[in-house]
Amino acid sequence: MEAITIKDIAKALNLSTSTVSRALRDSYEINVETKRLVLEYATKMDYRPNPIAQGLKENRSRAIAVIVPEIANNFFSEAITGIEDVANAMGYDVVIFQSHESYEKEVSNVRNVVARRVDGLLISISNQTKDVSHLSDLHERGFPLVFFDRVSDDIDTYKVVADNFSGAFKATDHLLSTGKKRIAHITSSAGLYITKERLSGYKAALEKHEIPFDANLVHYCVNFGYKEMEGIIESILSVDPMPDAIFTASDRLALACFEILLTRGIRCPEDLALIGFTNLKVAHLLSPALTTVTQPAFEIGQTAVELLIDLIEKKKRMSSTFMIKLPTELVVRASSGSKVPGFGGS
Amino acid sequence: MEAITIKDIAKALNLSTSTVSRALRDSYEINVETKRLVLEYATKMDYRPNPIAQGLKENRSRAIAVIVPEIANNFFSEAITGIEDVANAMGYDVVIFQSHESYEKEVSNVRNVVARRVDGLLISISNQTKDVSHLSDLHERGFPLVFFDRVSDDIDTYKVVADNFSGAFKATDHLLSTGKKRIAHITSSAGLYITKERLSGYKAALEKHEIPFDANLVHYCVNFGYKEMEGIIESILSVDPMPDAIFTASDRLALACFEILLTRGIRCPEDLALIGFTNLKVAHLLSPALTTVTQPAFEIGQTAVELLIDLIEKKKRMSSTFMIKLPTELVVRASSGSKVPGFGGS
DNA sequence: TTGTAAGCGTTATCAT
DNA sequence: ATGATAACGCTTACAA
Repeated sequence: MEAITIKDIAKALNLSTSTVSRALRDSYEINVETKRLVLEYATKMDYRPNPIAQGLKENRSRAIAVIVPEIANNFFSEAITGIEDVANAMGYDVVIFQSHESYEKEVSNVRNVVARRVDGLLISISNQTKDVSHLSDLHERGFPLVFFDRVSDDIDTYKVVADNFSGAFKATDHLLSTGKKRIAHITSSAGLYITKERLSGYKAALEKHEIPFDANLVHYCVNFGYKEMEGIIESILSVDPMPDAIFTASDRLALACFEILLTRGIRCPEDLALIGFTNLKVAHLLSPALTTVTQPAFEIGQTAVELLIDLIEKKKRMSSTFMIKLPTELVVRASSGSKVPGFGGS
Repeated sequence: MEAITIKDIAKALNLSTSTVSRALRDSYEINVETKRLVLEYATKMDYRPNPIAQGLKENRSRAIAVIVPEIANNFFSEAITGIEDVANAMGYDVVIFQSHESYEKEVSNVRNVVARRVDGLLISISNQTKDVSHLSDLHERGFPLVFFDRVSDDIDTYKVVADNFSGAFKATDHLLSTGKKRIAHITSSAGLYITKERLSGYKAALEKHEIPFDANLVHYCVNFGYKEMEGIIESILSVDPMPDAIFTASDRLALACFEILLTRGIRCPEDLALIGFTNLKVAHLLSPALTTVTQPAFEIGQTAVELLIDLIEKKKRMSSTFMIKLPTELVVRASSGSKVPGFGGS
């Protein structure tokens, strides 16, 4: 409970607090012997500077905040691991908030972040968030801000995302290379940046294989609802000629799609190929047909926090968008036993 | 960037900082009109007290720390969501650390927690941790400490866990009730408290069904390695008579087991029943055979943090263990094997 | 009812 | 090379 302070050291060594502080901070102009003494005693007593006091003094907290929609989501939890990894190594703690896909919660989280005087904010915005004025306020006041994954078009700063274009290209190209001809594409809301990127990748692959684009094969799933997906599957299965493969644009879409296909007795890959754009670790257990394109969640987190800390420490201000796209990876399963996924209870 | 301080309010209203502080804190003896004025102005300017300064003054930080082995793990991320849920509602922020199952990292995290002057610690210890002196030190100094899930026997405080006994009982009982006779049990390290509890539940169910306990059917998986699990499966399949069901004690074990069985062309549930003790959300997609027992991760988090905040705010000190066991739930999937096809191996 | 001042732990700016 | 002191924002005796 009672942590040792610089004062205690000063008293014990008959020095002034400033001398001790200097010794600890390895300041210029200090007697080497005094320094040794202080350092020795500090180590012995396991002295740790109080970051609260330091923060008050320096007007910083040595903590950064992360706001994500949901922590219980493989992509975000991996990204956070990447964030924590780099941040801790650089002496920053990470404070995590969840918006639970609620705009109100996100705004309240941002307020909290400001009140906490964290040194910077990494955010992946909720899918309900249209108005980003709670963030542009911060940004305009010079508060270090970096987006990752779910980025906003309306604020000019660093944005770290997966390369959705090439990911979609790889996925589609893979299906076409294995002989598929008519590939349905189930994706998220038409307006989203990532949706557009993925559609472009899909189209580019079709072009490469000289297959004409058919708009009827593209399905936008807006609410991620089971009913909605059922309707989509229905129309995919009833169109003539029937598609011989499906490229889904996310974990949730891939899972919902897979589940509905299963209940209709459709087995991948004999009847229909299915490819997910996913971070789901157990995808290969669901079906060997579930070839996936994984997003580099961990690296996205690492990169984002590196940029953020750079902004913080160099007191830089971004006045234009700088988008970093990290490569995705096509994972084609072999029949050999792969490694045990990193899921698990306790 | 420039947050408004109590000083700014005082200056603007021609008051002293203490008066403003009193108005804000709804202190005794303050002119109701002055208070109104201050509150009004504070609201208008969106004043937020600086928790760093408050913390320095009150020697607290209004933050609690959580140390878990891994955040990218469904159980822990759900527990953290529960923790955050309650903590935020009570005005606390949550600072998260991962031990990555490393004893050294855990110790370093604990140091950091102390340095941060968080008000309390929730911890689920790493599976490498044998010596808990880094925690008993804290506890003895009166630092609020609550264990959840991975608890230590050596420290007397609140411990919040799933009811592993009844969970294991339900799982085993379910298998036996569906006609299985020889149930292998794959579980974690023999020394762990949860392992013992689960084994007891397993035995109790056998007893209920008047089936003798066979120690040869119990397999301890220590490293969670693929190789290790392969050996275990090997020995399960080669014993005579062969078991007709497997009860695995965690997500990771269930998945590893499932994967290896698949590569050997063993389809559940025709050839062998498999039951997981799991929080994996997609278990039902893996196989209808994967009946599961879910742990109330979210509630465990909520309960743990409630107890911790109680310790903090009442300045209570625990001097004996108080174990809270939250109920698990048996999730039996719809009629197995009928509509949903099995998975063709490889 | 309000103001003054001290103090929380640390660092920076002066002196010495 | 070292010490005294002020300051960060806030709370709280104590004074007025």
